[in-house]
Amino acid sequence: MTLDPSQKPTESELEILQVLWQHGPCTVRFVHDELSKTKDAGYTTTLKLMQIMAEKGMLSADKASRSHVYMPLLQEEDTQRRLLDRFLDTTFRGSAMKMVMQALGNHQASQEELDEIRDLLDKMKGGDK
Amino acid sequence: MTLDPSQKPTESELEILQVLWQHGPCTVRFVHDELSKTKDAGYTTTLKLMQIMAEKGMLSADKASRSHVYMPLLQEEDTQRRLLDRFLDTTFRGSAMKMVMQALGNHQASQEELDEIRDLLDKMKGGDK
DNA sequence: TTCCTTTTACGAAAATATTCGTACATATTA
DNA sequence: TAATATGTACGAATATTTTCGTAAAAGGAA
Repeated sequence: MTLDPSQKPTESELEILQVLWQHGPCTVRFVHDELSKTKDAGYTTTLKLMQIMAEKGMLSADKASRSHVYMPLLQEEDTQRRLLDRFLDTTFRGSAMKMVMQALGNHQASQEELDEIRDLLDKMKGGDK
Repeated sequence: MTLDPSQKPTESELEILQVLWQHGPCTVRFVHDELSKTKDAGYTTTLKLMQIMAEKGMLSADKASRSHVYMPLLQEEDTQRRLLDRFLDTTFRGSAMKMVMQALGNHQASQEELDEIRDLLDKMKGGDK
């Protein structure tokens, strides 16, 4: 109900948001089946979580048909950016570069992706520290 | 006591680890004073947390003098890497590149840092996707 | 020594997050 | 229609994390 854009989704809530971001508006059944691929919890657990999220204003619920259809109200990129900022602070004491280096070092990337990053780097033209 | 390297520190535990990583072995008093700069909680709260962390095997406690001196048993980089991997999965569905682009886009960097990243990029020579 | 301060020990309260049982309503189908 | 399957509502049990009150030990100062 209270649409607080600074609220931080919990781990479980984030899992649900990911399904919705990836697939668009979904029923509880669909979300639950998706989650079941990687973890196991009861159906009513997923239902309850999504109802709570709707109360919090993270999701909207279309109750027209018997199977309610939920839609994310939090934007994917916004949410990612907010979570990233917080993660950066708590885990890397705010050093984005240290994190980027770690991420690049630990994960294989395609040539296209590397080029894309280079482009971005060029556009950035290093500013103050 | 059980030294499980895959254990995930909680938010509060991570704050404490940051102080220890940054300053080396510390007393509870020191850690608490550091944390007090940005948040407020009672002294015994910090104490309790550090005792719990010692039980979990995250910290070692030197009880020689009256003020016990705590030392991190988790390595900073290891822990950061583990947390980063998890964060990447849960928040960016595993797309390191998407996260890197976001991080680069949102945070100013010095010329040296940008160059450093370019060097790393060159060494990587793009592999498979 | 006596009083005051600092510290640890310990248990439990409070806050937060997750899980599930049960009841009841609505569809589906045999 | 009767039986079964599927869905929501709701409250409460669990689990986890964070916070703190209180007591007792130890140290320092008057």
